[in-house]
Amino acid sequence: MRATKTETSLRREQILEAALDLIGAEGVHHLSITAMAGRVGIVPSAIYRHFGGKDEVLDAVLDCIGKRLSENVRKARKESLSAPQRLRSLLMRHAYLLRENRAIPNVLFSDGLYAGHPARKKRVHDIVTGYLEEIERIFEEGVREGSIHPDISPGTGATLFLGALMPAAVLGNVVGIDIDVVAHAEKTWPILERSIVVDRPAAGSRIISRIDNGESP
Amino acid sequence: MRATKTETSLRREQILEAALDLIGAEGVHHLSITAMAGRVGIVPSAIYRHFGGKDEVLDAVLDCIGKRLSENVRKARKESLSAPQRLRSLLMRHAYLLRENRAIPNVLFSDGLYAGHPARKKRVHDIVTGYLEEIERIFEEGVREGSIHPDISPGTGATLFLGALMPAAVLGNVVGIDIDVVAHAEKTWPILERSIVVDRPAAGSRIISRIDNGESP
DNA sequence: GTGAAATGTGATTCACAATTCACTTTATGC
DNA sequence: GCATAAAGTGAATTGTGAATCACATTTCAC
Repeated sequence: MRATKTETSLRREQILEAALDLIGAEGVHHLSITAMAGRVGIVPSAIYRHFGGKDEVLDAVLDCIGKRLSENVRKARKESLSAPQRLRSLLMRHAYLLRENRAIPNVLFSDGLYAGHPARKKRVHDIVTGYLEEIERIFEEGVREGSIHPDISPGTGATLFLGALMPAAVLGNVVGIDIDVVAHAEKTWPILERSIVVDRPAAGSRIISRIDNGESP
Repeated sequence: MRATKTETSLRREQILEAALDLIGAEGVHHLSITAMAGRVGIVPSAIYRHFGGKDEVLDAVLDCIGKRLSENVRKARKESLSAPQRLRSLLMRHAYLLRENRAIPNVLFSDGLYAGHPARKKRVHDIVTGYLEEIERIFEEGVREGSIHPDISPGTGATLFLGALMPAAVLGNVVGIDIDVVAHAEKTWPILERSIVVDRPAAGSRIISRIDNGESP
């Protein structure tokens, strides 16, 4: 049965979505023109009516993911909360985003996408560093407003933040261990908060000093 | 020039190492019989004198990585330190291991290896869960001996621990952001420790109660 | 209605990687 | 030294997925 003719702008959406689904389910490695076409309900060669080739599809996938991530940060930054609360907000947004878009970790942390593809590798690099910088900015603001421990450098903080979500996202998706990212984020936040947030404006120094020796009788 | 005849037990080692190097540099996706052979200095078809095929090589790679990881845990567990100190020891060992074996994250967190390969996927799953369970055990011991916050479930703790290393390992390797895993681990530990270790036997409850509202002024 | 443009289709080509195989060379025990 | 088994080689085979192309169908403006 012949597929009904559909204009490119719509087909592109369908193909993109198919690609995201397939990547989410099977990883970048298993994404093939044939599989995308099958999911959309057209024949493989028809893909070339809407994309120049597989590379162009992958670029679109990357674009899409980059946009969703930065959109997420944008929303979190708009909220006029304290820095730690904005971090919490971003953590939860991130968790929901990852739950809905299982392709994201597969795309960003998989080699299949950019192996031997410097340009695309750079784009992934830019997306991730851009995201990290936004988190760093929140940390800096937190330190300035006195709500975040000054002994945490923004870079370390951002990496720490990423580490709070990554295991759940990566394990759940890539390795196939079933973890609810949102539930995990909710459990993790209080602990992360404990290591980031200044206890009381005055009491911070006591905590810092404890770390120097790490002993207690 | 013909390669010098070398007995299988040694060649297998060479091929395995070549595979690990290639995976570390380019990812699982780019590992080919031809590339391995080239690196060892033999012709592709010669690989089949020593391995049944590519799958057998990948299984060996997985075996090797699994062994190195569990060896690492074994060493850390042998040390008669407090639970937090054993965690620290494991974190640092882990960091060194990852620095020397850039293939590890690429293998464990990449789809190329086990996509459509249930048996191998299960092995990766077993390696990761086995590792997590060991970490959980250290957390349990810590809670029992009173050195680790009892409000951290072993599962959350283990995931938290993994999250302390993952960003550095994955970003450094997969995404191509240069992070020294060891330096990162050293910077991260004090912060992780702060959220895990009981401050003083008596003061813990104060910290816990603060988390309930999250306000200070 | 009609024709041009857009979209869909199936056959085909191409490149590349895994694997097999008949044959050659090397090492080693005797 | 020599027979033999182990290891190496290059050519040929096979499989797979991306990409192309000539042709068919649909849509839509006129």
